[in-house]
Amino acid sequence: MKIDELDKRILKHLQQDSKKTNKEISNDLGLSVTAVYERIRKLEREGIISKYVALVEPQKVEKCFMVLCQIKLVQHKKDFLSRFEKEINNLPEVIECLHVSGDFDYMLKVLVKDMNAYREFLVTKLTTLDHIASTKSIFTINKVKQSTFISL
Amino acid sequence: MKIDELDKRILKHLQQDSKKTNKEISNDLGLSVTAVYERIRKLEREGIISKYVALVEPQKVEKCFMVLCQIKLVQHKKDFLSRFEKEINNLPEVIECLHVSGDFDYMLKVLVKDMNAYREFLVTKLTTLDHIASTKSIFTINKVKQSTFISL
DNA sequence: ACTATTTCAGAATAAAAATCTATTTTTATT
DNA sequence: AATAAAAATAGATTTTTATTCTGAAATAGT
Repeated sequence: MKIDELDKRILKHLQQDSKKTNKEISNDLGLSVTAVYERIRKLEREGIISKYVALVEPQKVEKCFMVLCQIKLVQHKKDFLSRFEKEINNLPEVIECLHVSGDFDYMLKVLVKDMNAYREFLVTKLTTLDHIASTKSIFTINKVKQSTFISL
Repeated sequence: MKIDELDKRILKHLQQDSKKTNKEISNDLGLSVTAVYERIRKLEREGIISKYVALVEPQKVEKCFMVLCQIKLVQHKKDFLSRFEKEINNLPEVIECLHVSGDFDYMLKVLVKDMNAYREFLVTKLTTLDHIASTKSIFTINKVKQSTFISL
């Protein structure tokens, strides 16, 4: 799908604040509310907008201990990888999991309450998974920037 | 603020889909729409819900090349750090920046179109920043899991 | 240039959010 | 345990927003 400048401006608005009304957006774009409405519907239909979510402040809900965890697997057969990936998807503490190039196989982002909770997570959940050769934890000192915004 | 089970269930709903109506949520919780409405307002006022956003599908907008970039600074004086952090915040390609423990100082998540765009970003933007001692790029082979959902 | 298709505007309708009032429930205090 | 105060809830009402509908304008393809 072709995405024009107006679509980009709509996406900019909605990525910043999805509660913005069609009227507000239409004012900014100089279009009618219907035009804006139809464009948004289209962006949704095409899957360009994948979903709308509320973002929760980690500090306010006792989940401000963020750890990056580098994981090596013992083997790299497809079967091993997909088994591992499936299990990772069942761990709510794991906010993100990337299969990456380099010295290790996976980079996990883990979000828990504190160091104790992380130790508990490591011991009772992560390291009980099969085929893990090693893990290395990198602790977040400060969150400098975190965004869901894709610049278009 | 005390956050009870009902609040958690509301947050679960809205973290998954912020377009859910108060009526839908009230049906699930067995509360009135007003009760749900007031609780959501409170969660917003308290900053527990920080914002509502539309999530854009990277593949659909040509931003599916994700790179993790490990950065070491030459010095670690407060002045150097805050200068660096300020400049990072002005780079739209940088979705995330964490100050971390370990072998390097910062971990960046960079989102661009492809390898060429990344090289361009490295050469013209990132490495032109002052005080950078070294960078190491880790390329994402596959996004196994990516979520904004905090399990409560 | 003509037709088909898409995009848009404005009005009308439907749906949801926001407000208001009265009640109920909870919490704190004695 | 009894009472007062505060907070939370329900139902009705109002306001706002989303959605639908119709026709006009712009755009693309032949």
